[in-house]
Amino acid sequence: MAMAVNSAIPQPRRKNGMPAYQRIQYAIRKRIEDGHLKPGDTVASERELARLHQVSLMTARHALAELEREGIVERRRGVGTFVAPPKIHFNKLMSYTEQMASCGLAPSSKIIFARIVNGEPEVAARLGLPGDSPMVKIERLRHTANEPFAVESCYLRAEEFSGLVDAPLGRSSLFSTLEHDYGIELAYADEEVDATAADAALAELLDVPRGAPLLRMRQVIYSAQRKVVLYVVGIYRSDRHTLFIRRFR
Amino acid sequence: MAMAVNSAIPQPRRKNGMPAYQRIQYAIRKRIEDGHLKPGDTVASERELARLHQVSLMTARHALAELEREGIVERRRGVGTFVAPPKIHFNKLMSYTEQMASCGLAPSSKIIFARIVNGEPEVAARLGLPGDSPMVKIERLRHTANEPFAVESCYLRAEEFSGLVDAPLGRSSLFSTLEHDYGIELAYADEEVDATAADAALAELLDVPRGAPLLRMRQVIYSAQRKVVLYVVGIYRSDRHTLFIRRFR
DNA sequence: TAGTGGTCTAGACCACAGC
DNA sequence: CTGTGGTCTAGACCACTAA
Repeated sequence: MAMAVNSAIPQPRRKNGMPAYQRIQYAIRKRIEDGHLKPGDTVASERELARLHQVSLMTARHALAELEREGIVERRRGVGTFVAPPKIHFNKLMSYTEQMASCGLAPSSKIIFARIVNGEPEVAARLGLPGDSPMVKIERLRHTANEPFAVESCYLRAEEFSGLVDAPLGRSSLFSTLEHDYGIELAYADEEVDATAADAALAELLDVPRGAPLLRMRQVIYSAQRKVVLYVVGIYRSDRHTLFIRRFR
Repeated sequence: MAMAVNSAIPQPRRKNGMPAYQRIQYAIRKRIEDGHLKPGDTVASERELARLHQVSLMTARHALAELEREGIVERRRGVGTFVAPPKIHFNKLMSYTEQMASCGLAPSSKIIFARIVNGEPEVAARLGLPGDSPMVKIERLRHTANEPFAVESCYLRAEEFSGLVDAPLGRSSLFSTLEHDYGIELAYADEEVDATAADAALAELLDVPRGAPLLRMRQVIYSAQRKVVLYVVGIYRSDRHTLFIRRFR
């Protein structure tokens, strides 16, 4: 008869409510962030991690396998596990502020509109709202080195986000305001990209000739709960901005 | 001495050289492709799969976990595993032929140039070649419903791919030729997107006014061995083509 | 309460890389 | 040869969901 409840094994032994494999991942991430582990350095092997953290091999494996999927480490059979080179963040959903920071530039933008609007049924539809719903609309002009390079219009449900019309978005980013002040976890965005020509208003704002080709991006941004939070239309001067994408087969 | 070869257990029992978890994945994929399982249907539970395929629970889990990462199935704790809805293939590296097929359209294109060229140092650099290297250049006009909507120029190392100048690319796709005839495993692409204005030649080819805004995509396509295989410049009529991207936080 | 997925054990053998 | 990652076992308990 197969049996034996094996009461000798204390079992899970989660020290602080966190699964063991996540604790291991955290420890490795931390060593990388703190600079103790640099790209190319070898990470402790499965067996070593299992011993260090007092877990089974499978658990240590799980931890490393997930880190590999996230691109944090690279594993080579018969050789070992290594810290992956710092990767360019392809296809990452980032705010303007974050994008600038990742390029080592200071973000700079000017709010040119911030009010509750009503009667833009196409935009409301993107947010999954009835056509006449009130929405917060925030329009900002982005620039670098005093040269304008993009106009961004953001729309959100007025019912939930009306406070944003007075938020200091000149200073702090909309993303961080949503995440910190509103407790919203942004998760992913579906984006449509096409090209368009500058009309009179855009030409003026962006300081380009009328008819100049511009890159247009329309983003529907979702929360972790898969609810639409934000709709953004961005118009970019194509001479100052290129979109990078990585595609996989 | 730790020992005990456990000769009672037949062990791996890979039936055809394929790991058990991959066999399970294959079986599930097949049932989905064949229409036996439709989106929303429940997939056999871990325990059931383990029993059916005569493997341990962990192995069945591994199979399902990987399918979930690929977006093939969705798992809900306490409920079960379900076939995921047919997803739009975001950020997938696909040939024109494949893109058309995924939209249910017939691909149609005309070769307007196919020769060995030389002396395009900027393109050569994209392929990681010396500036004066010979390259195969293939230029094609893409259309749908007899309306042109894109011009695509492909460049490859002439040394390796000179045979392509005579390939029947009007009929079969360049991707499938590379993959099947040349045995090259395409893996990913880095893509730059911007907007540009139609010059005289493009206006003529694409049947748009001179100066019309166009979407330009420049792809560097890599093999699984991380070698640059292909450089593609695509110019798209922005009134007939939109680029879709999904970004993650 | 029954069934599901999530975590975990304490090992095993295999394939592969490097010395 | 040793050490690595890759696959696998035969179970276990936990957390969660739905009936």
